[in-house]
Amino acid sequence: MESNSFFFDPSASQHGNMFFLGNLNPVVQGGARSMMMMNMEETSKRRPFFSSPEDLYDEEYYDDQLPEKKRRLTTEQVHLLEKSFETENKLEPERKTQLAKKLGLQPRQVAVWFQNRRARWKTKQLERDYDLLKSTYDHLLSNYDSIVKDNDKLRSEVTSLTQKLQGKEEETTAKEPPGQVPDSNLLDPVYINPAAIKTEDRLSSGSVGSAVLDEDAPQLLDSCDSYFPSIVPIHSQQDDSDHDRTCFSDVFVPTTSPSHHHGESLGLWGWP
DNA sequence: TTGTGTTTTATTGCCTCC
DNA sequence: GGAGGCAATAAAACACAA
Repeated sequence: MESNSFFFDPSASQHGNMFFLGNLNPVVQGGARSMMMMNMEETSKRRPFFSSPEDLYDEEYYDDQLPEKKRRLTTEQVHLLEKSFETENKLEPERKTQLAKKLGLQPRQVAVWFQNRRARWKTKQLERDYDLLKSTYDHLLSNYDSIVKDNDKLRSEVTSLTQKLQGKEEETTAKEPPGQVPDSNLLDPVYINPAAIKTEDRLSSGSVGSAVLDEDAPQLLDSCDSYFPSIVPIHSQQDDSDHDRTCFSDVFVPTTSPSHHHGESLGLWGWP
């Protein structure tokens, strides 16, 4: 930064005629009380914000000065603070002092800036996490809807095929003696042995049809196998081994904690 | 110009860690 | 018990529409 002098500019604010007496820095407050009656013109002439970093550490300096208005940091100051925050979002005492000197601020101001910056980062992170969860949820919901439709379609197919089958059975029992499977049926590609349906169905591995024919069968969601191959899987950190699986329990797991921000491991809120 | 909403700077109080 | 962090909050600074 080229200069460490920040001059008070009363024209910069519509509240320019008011002294700020609320959140004064402790170090400034003595001056605030003594100079309350001074008008704005006198104020603006007399008082640079901080004339140099050295002045910041000179307490007597403030005793003779005017009350300070709360003011924003310059873009250069903010830029440097942002860069420093990117490197590390926590502030060790040494770095705080160095930054304060470099920026012409009080160490307390630097600490406060970092504190507020962390709070802003956390808010943004929560927003990002919310967006991610919502899009995942929407995706799951649309997949669920299409599966329900497929399910209905298959269910009606099964019903109609079962009816056909029954018709055929009745037809053959009228011709053949009871208990015998006609040889012609063994060669008929349409023929399905009714006794075999459930067994085969239980052996099937995850097709939608299994749930249709046998509603007592274990639900695939419980076993965490993928119903939704088109969804980008979101894995919990504890289980990286099953790369191509998705399930509801995996969806609601925090995934976006930037590695360089050591401070916050933002677990997501519990899902109702 | 003024009212209003948002952002930024700063304080306070509580909590945790050493 | 002091230092430092965080949440909640206050209030100045700012942006912007009417």
